[in-house]
Formats: sequence, C-alpha cells, structure tokens
Amino acid sequence: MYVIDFTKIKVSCENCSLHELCLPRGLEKNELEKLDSIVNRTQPLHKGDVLFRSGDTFTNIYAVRTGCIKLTTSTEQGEEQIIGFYLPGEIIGLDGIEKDIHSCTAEALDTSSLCAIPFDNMTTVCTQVPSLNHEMFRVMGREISHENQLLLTITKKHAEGRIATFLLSLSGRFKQLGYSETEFRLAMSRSEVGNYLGLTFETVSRSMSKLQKQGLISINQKYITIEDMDSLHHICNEKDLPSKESKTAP
Amino acid sequence: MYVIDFTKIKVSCENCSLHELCLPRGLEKNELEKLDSIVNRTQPLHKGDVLFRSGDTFTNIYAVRTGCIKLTTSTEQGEEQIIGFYLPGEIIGLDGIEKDIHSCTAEALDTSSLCAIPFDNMTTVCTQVPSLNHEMFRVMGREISHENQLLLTITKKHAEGRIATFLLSLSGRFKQLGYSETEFRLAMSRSEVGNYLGLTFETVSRSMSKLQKQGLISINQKYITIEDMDSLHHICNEKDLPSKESKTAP
DNA sequence: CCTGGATTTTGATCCAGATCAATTATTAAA
DNA sequence: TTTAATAATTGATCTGGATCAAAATCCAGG
Repeated sequence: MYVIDFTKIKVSCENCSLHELCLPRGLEKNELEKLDSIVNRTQPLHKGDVLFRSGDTFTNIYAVRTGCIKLTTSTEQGEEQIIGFYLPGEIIGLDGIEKDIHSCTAEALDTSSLCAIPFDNMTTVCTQVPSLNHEMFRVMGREISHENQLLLTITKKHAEGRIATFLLSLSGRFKQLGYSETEFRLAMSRSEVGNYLGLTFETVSRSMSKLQKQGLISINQKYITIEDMDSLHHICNEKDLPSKESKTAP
Repeated sequence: MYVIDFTKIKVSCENCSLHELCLPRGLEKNELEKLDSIVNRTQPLHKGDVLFRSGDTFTNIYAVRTGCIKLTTSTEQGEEQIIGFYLPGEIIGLDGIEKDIHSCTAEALDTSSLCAIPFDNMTTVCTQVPSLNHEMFRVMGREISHENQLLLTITKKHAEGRIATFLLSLSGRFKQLGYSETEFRLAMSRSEVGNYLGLTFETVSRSMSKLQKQGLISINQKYITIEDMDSLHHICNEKDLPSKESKTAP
C-alpha cells in the first residue's frame, strides 16, 4: 500500500499518464498543448461531494484523474438510477451536451480529482485540431457502447452473471490503469451496485456470497479478490435470460 | 390515408422536412448546402433488409427518411438485444464511431429510405462548419440520453409502465413528425417490443390487453389508438420498482 | 380459396429475485 | 469506550413475470 501525493505531481495533458485513456488514439504534442491550455484542474472532491446535478447548466466536461465518480439519472418520482461508475481516465458530463443542461448528477464515491474542460472552448479547439475532434466523437461513442453493454447485461443476464460482468469490467479497467486486475476495492456500496445492475442489495450480497462459495472470488468487506478469472468469464457468458427468437430456420 | 411517392420528392437537406429533427438547432442555408453535398440518398430498404451488421466496417452514419429501422446488439452467445427503433429524422450508425467497426446491426422493419453520410467527409465538413459539428455532438448526446431513459424504464418500471412509456414515446415522435399522436401502427412485433423492454412477448401481449381493458388504449392488430393519454402518462410515472434508498432524512 | 407457418392471445404453472425480517459488522459521533 | 446509525449478510416468504401449453388469428404462397 503506497500513497501518491497528487498535489506534487506536475500535471499537464502531455505528461498525464491517463491521456491515452482519455484520448485513446493519441494526439501530437502540440495538439495536446492546445488542449492542455484550456483544461482546469479543480480542487479535489470528497466522498459525497456533488460535481454537478441534474438540471444544472452545462459548461464543462470532466476527465476523472483520481477516485471514483458515480453518475445517476432519476425518474420523475425521484427514483435514482446509476448510469455508471467512472474511474481515472474516463470522461463525464457528456449528458449535458444535448440540451446544454445536465440530465445526470455526478457524485464522488471517494476523494476524487478531475480536470474540467470548458465545452465551448473545447469545441473551438476541436475546429483547429481535427484529430481532437475525432477523439471527442470516439469518447462519446464509447459512452454509447458502454450503455449498450449495460443494457445487454441487465436484460439478458441473471443476477450472478450481472455481478460477474460488473466485477470483470472493473477488473479490466483497473488493469488498464496499471493496478491489480485481481485485487481491488469497491468504492461503491452493495446497494449502489444493485441499483446499477437492476437488483436489490440483498440479491447483490447473496450473489457475491455465492460466487465466493464457488471459489471464484474472495470478499473482504469492500475488497474483492478474483480467484478464478476464467470461471468468472464463463458465468458472464453462460446463463442467459429469456430469448424466444428461435429464428434459426429448420 | 394518403400515400406519398417519395421518388418524386426533390430531396436535399435544405428542403427536407426532417432537417430540424436531424439537426435540432438548425443550420444556415449555405451550411446545409455543404452538408447536402456529401449526403447520399440510398435505394430504399425493404422489410427485413439489413443496412449494416455488427462487425461491419464503419463508413457512414444514416438519417432515417421514411420507415422504421431497428438497431440490435448481441451477447457472445448471439442473444439479441434491441437498442432502439428509429423513425424518420433520427440518426443511426453512431455505434461505429468508437472503434470504426459497427457494434450494432441495423434492420428495416418497414420499407425505409435513408440518407447515408460518409463519416469522414462529415467530420471534414464539421471542421469548416462549427455549428454542424456542435449539432453532431448534440445528436450523439441525444443518443446517450435515449439510452439513459431506456435504462431507467427497464430497471424502475413494471411491465405495464414499460409498455405505457414505450407507446407514449412513439406517440410523441409521431406527433413531431406531423402524424397523429393517438393513432399509429406498430412497425415491430410484440416479440420485438418485448426484447426492447426486457419482457417476453407474452407479457407484452398481456400488458397491452390489460391497458385496453382499462380503456387507456385500443388495439387492432398492429394499430394502436391511445384513448386516455393522461392515464397512460400516469401509469408511466406511478408504480415504480424497488428503490430502497430512503435517504429522506427524518 | 385453401394451406402451413408465423404471430398473437390467453390460461396454468413455476421460479428468480423482490420483499420482509432478524442478526451481525462497520463507522461515526459523543 | 459506549452509543447510535449505516452497511452487509443471511433466512423465510411472496409475487410479477417467465415458462409451458394451447387455441385463435393473420398472411403469404400456391
């Protein structure tokens, strides 16, 4: 366990270890500098702090630098639905682009630092730097794919499969960040996992216990160890829900 | 019932009745002309025709001009999940932007005509026409919002609420298109509605019958008449699923 | 007009996960 | 350290919608 003091790190897009996650296809040095010039590094948020709320005027998109942010929408009755958990290198705030008003609320699950990028400035830079513009399209495309994936998970998988899929998604993202892909801490509560996956927290707890009994994971409070990655993958893909569409001709 | 012969209509973005749906904030005349210059009007698709398949190389995005297109993703086992039904004025193909490969399959549910817009050319024009670029961001933002909405519907509403929400969504979009908001034809089967909403076709059929018995809608095969818009709205919003998060302090 | 397959409706059961409930950790405040 | 509030686990029921089944309706092709 070592701790990084982020306040001491010289931050700029160019030397940011995350820029290949923020901007998967990369940019030239001078392009990065242009982007860098409009980025604001904000004060860190603490657990529970809200970055923006549904209904707020949209001005910035944000890149998560450290920590974990949850995004939620809600029904007219105020029922919350978690849309995603965002880790370093991931971008939030795109929900405000359509109507210049945020439709989601962003809340820190851990102490988190972010880069704020004023969207208007960003689009201006985009017109000068076509590759950045294309990157922005890709970032938005990624968001769409993520939601497609979530939809698929929720409608087609049983509780255990949803949990397994969720854990593997986190695992893969931690790996990308250079952390362990087999041991990590869940920044979110069981109840938040449940909300995200369309389950109750009891079902989340039970499913996780079951995975542990099967020897696929170990649970120590918020800490998860993946003991059998292959079997976990197997559970994700087996055990589908409904289907019906037996279109396969005779 | 009157029929429009679309082959006789002079088509261009400028005089297209849909351009304020395609491009909600509008563009100047000369900007529209630039866009128009790269748009290809394709041969109409017939029911069952596939426009692109998951895995295909991404080259175009498409604006639906007439008809109805369904977009699907699938699990590794080939289980289909319908992501959306797209009506005139709506844009499909954005799923290919992230990886230059389509992650969805697009299939016509009716005879449908489309405008194909080569994405590379589009982005080039975008760098010259910032307002078009912004429009593109908005279009992608709209897609993200649509999926958020769907997620909310599926995780928070019971069968009847999902159906009611679905019917009202169609109703609203038909209205926007200048058609009746109370009488319309479902281009999709019960089974497709079910797939989209995370229900079986039996449950779709039963829920629709129930709404009919309550006098909220009338069903005549594929044709739906909304008899009581208010009550239908009410059903959408009442009757939420789980929740738990009783965060409301005492 | 008839015929066979597909779609839809409706009924009867079943079950995964919700709901209700009680117990144990864990964390925060006093 | 005690006390209270919150989160997590586990057990016991209940239920909405899935599954199984059968009949009715629709429709394309011959």
